[in-house]
Amino acid sequence: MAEKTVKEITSMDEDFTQWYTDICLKAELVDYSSVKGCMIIRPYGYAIWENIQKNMDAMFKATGHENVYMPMFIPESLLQKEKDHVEGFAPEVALVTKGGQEPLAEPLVVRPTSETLFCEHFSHIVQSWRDLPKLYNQWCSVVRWEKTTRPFLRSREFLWQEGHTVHATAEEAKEETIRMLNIYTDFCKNYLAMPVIQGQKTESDKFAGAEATYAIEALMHDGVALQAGTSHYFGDGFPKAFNIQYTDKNNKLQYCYETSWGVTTRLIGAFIMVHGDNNGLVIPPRIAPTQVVVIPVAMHKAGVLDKAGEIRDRLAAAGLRVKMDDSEQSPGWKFAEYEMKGVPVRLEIGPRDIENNVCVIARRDTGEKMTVSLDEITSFLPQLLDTIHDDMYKRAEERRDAMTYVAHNKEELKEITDSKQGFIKTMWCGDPECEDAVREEFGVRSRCIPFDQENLGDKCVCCGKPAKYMLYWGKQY
RNA sequence: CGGGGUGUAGCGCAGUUGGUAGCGCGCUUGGUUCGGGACCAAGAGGCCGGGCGUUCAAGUCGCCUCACUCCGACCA
Repeated sequence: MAEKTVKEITSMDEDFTQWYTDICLKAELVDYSSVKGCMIIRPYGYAIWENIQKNMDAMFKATGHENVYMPMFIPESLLQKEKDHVEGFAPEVALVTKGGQEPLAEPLVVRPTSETLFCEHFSHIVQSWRDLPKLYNQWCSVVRWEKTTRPFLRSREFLWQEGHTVHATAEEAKEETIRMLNIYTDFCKNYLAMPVIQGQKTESDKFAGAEATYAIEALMHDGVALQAGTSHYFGDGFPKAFNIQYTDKNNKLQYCYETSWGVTTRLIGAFIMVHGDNNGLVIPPRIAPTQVVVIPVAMHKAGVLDKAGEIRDRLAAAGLRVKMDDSEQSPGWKFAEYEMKGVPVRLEIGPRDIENNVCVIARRDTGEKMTVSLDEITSFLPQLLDTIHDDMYKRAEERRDAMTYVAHNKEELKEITDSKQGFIKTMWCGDPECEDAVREEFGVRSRCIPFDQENLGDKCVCCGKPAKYMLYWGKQY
């Protein structure tokens, strides 16, 4: 083992924040641009996003959603139609005031989110109960002028998808809200190998203009929480502000009920901080741009490159995303490089292996190495990738559970927040004042009221009055 | 927006009491290597973030500015 490291990554135990930044840059996911908070997503990072997009989009389509594209500019007056919504977003909008050399009659907001555009459009196209529901989604970027920025976690422009749906009834819209939250949860589990907590946001944490906001919350390696996706139920608030009405079967004019839901490139930041280790990135197999990297050893010896190429072709034909690296670098360099870049499986093939009709296979997640017959690789590797996925999920879940604590009162809350980092479960009376008090006193914020309620006692952790809910708390990104 | 830190080669850094710039990695070329970040040789690469000042002389001293970054408050 060579001591010298060329592309050193800061240890996550030493400085988690630096570790994260190192990975983003050195695994070639992103580069900084000349505009603060606007990241360049490099080919390797973008390929991950494309895989997320492709699989999630299929899940949207399978549940009846259609993709559309809305303009990136919103007239300032349109954004102002829903009162809470403007107040929520006003502090962070970017404004266009000139077109060419001419000042604009009305400034245009660069979309921070597109509720208002969708609403305006829905009001044009919805007339009758026959027009409902409309289940729309768009993949785009939005702009929010954040003060502090970090790759994937918080940037001023970021890529996302935003679903916007209108329905005839409140029940149907509520169902949609939960359906999409479930899709996000399944996606995180089945593609990102990332366990999440589903729950409802408290009043003070709701989306600007929503009646109810639901979220999935994940716990990062350092015990800090990250909101990985949201789904909002708007009721008829936006439809009333934008006059989205339809005539029902009884010829009565009714307001629609609306939802919106979104996930962003933050999902990439999330799995980096859930699965990564001190050797770098660990990409969940199902969204990895390269699932298997084939590394020929002593590649200039007779037959090695041919064999490696043949293996690559067989694996590709078996449906795996595979890459052979025949560049002029030493094998050791390549091992380290692909480990840092988080490729789930490495396949080594050298003269010794060829003689025995085997290859060496190494798992990125555990470091385990095994020798496998070349006759079996096309069945062995797909199975191994599934095993890796399952193991990654299991480890992440165990770690999260180990970092989840229970507090019954302020003393216990203090003890936990003083010495530990993670989720804290408590009972809560439902009063926002208690929420604020805990935030100020202990530095943790409410994450969500989980769907999976547990009875941890009958008193609020803060005021001691009768409790209404079990609530998750934590520090957040 | 408040508090700290950093700006010198692509990256990471050094640069003494002021004297006009150096190291490692990377890069280029040639050769030997190749089972955990190989080695040898020869090269290329710098308005020292920007401005003003002090001085015979500024990477170095002073003032101003800009950018980035970390920690808070606000947010996906």
